[in-house]
Amino acid sequence: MEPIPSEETGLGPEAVEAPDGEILGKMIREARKEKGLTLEEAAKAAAIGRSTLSKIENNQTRPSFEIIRRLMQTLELETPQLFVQSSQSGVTGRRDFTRTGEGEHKETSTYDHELLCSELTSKRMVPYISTIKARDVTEFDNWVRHQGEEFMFVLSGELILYTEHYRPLRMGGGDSVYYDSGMGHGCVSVSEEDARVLWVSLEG
Amino acid sequence: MEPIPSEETGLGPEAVEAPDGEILGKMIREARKEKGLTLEEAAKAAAIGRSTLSKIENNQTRPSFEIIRRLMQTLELETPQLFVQSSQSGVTGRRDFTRTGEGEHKETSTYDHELLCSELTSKRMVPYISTIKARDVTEFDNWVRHQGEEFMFVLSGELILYTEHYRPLRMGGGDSVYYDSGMGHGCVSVSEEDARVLWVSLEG
DNA sequence: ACGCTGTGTTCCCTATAGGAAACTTTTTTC
DNA sequence: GAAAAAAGTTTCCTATAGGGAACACAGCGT
Repeated sequence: MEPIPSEETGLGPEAVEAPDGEILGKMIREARKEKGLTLEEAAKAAAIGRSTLSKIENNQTRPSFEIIRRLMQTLELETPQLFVQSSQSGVTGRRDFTRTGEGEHKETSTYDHELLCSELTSKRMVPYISTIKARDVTEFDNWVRHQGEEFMFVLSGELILYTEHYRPLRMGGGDSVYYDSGMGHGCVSVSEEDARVLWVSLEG
Repeated sequence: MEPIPSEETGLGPEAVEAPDGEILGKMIREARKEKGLTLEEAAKAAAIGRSTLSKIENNQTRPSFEIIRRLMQTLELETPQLFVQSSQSGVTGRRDFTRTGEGEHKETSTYDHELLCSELTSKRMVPYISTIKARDVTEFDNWVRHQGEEFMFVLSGELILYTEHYRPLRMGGGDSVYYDSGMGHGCVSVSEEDARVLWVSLEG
């Protein structure tokens, strides 16, 4: 079966698909070798046939989603890796530049967000600069939570980062923190002026 | 979370069958509705059959990895979502803080890298600050390449970013760029002093 | 040389994935 | 409310995925 009928042509923006095959098998074999497993062992652990695994690694078959899932668990392959490589990186061959202050703005009561890359819609990380308005702290309660990981770098100002299960953390320019954004988190500015923070967020 | 439903069966090699069967179809249908697509439209866009899609959504089939991949692209489903169980953020419930200048250092001829998070080893993004030593530009040739995506934010100084297939880009403090790091890239400082850059790199 | 063991590949067969088209259900339109 | 159109399902058939078992091919002792 050809993944793409040769004459489907142009509806979509582009014919994103295509050049997989090769890679998937190669990755799985590498991962298996990495863990020092034989076909037999890996296949058994993943509850699939030895021959099936062999064929997959040699790209002689188009395995089912289910099979691949089991393999990924056994081989502890990072899911996104598999996908991104066997399909392309979400931003293949592209780049998007944003001048200071020219990002797309979104405002909420506490924050002012400036998206640092609006063009590449299928990118995986989301970088933005937030201006955290100075305000008086009383009790911090409204956690933000979203499945994934987040990196935060203080550009200017002073602020306190609240992270569920952790002690509040006072941060100044140049300080940074990396955390599971599934934990409740949020921050307040404690300097005279607003604090400016660079965030990079990764879903999943 | 649970790769295998606790009751269902013993961990018998077989049987692992349809743990999340339910979910997969449901998720895909939801995603399609979300985008306001009909079976016909979605199927065509993903280059699969209308009936196939219907069966997948109703969990009447065990689709191939290939098919799922196409659907994910079309429906812009975040990969990890589909693998609810195995996904789990690499840094669950953790956080790591780094004071200005206290990151772990690595030096090369052109760069001086400061890792901004050395504790969380299984994190997915890698944040670091690089000091790019001022040097005279002649011809730029030694591309850096690594499968994945990268976000770069200029903290201070002036530099020129070279990106394969693109024109060189002059950047100053506060400017940022997001690109496929699989493309060759690299930069040189063009200011008097060294340039300081914050990088966040995502493998895959 | 000879088995012997452990690794990967190939062959063969059955169950089934995937697509085209027939069919059914829902929605729209007159 | 009936006809037409659109959305979704089921049927049917062919190509093939997946697993068991036979096969190939190393090493490695003896």
